[in-house]
Amino acid sequence: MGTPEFAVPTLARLLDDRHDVAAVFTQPDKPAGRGNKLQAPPVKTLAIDRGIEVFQPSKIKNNEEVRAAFERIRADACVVAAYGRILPPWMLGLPRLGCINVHASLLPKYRGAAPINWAIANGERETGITIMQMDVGLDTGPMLARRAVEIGAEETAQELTARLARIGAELLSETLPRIERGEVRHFPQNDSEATYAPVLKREDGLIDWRMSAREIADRIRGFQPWPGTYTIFRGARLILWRATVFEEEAREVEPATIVAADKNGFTVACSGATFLRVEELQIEGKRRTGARDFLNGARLGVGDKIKDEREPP
RNA sequence: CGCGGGGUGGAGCAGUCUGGUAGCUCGUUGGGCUCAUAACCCAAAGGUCGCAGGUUCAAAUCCUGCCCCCGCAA
Repeated sequence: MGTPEFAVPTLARLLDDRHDVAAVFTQPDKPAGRGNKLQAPPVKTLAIDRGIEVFQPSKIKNNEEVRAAFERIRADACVVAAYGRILPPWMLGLPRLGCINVHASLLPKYRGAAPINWAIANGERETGITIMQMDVGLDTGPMLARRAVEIGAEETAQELTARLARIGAELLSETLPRIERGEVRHFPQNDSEATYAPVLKREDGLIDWRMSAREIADRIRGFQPWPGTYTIFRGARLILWRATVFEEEAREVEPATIVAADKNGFTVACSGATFLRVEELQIEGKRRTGARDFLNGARLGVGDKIKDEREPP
């Protein structure tokens, strides 16, 4: 069971390992993109490609058809990777080995829907993959295997997602046979250390220039490709795509003020005498461009602010 | 038929409402200044104004159709 790109390597690996994948559950096709065309989840595309039966129930909990189908499959195990749905208790207990989740964090930290994004946005230097036995809670079940990875200093969420997706597939591939042989110990999570990584909201991307340059830079990397990290400029969203913390002697400048500009980008003051060097950005409705090009077109320079004085709610 | 923005010299934009010989910042090239420079000064090159058709004495600008890019929503 899985839905987005993150789940694709896991499914692919299960198939490559010659596991008998009886069925794939994924979210229903949804209208997406310009023109609201129906779009199939990546996992579905792969499943169909490999000739596997696909289920896309819109509701699961009290759906007798789904339950009947699931029971008929009589799976040894149910592997879940970013399915995006809560599994009802009856489903968790049905497979002989239960439901096994590939989660993109070092549990109990970053339980929830957006562990990769929040790990980066919070400036973590390390995260990882946890294979866990699902229970009724949200990412609360006992851990079966974990693997830590370092977060690159300039790594974006989409890059880390791709990397963790491969590592998750790999770790599952190693762990699954051991689970089957009963060799795997269950490590309960220490709930007192748990943190949550809630689904991202659009507003999470809005820059508060009272944050430090470090915090803003981390968010820029963590909130890609969506919701992006943006400020409101001349009534439109101005998304910052690439920026680094700029080392400079401390001096307090009004936040969001441009303090320097050259051919490669410009430097903006953040709080606490910290400075953010912006290299690539995009104005709403426009193409993504270099920071310098933006200044040229917007007729901005040192001393100007890159945010509106009044931001709409 | 979900909503909206945009396609103008190499780049990012202005000009379009109120048709009348294409402009700004940057880049490029040449020259100058300087101990020196990615800094500064001077000059030059470079544009079928997305494509096609229409209206007009005249269209980047008005009308019609099409192509492409992007944001939102989901």
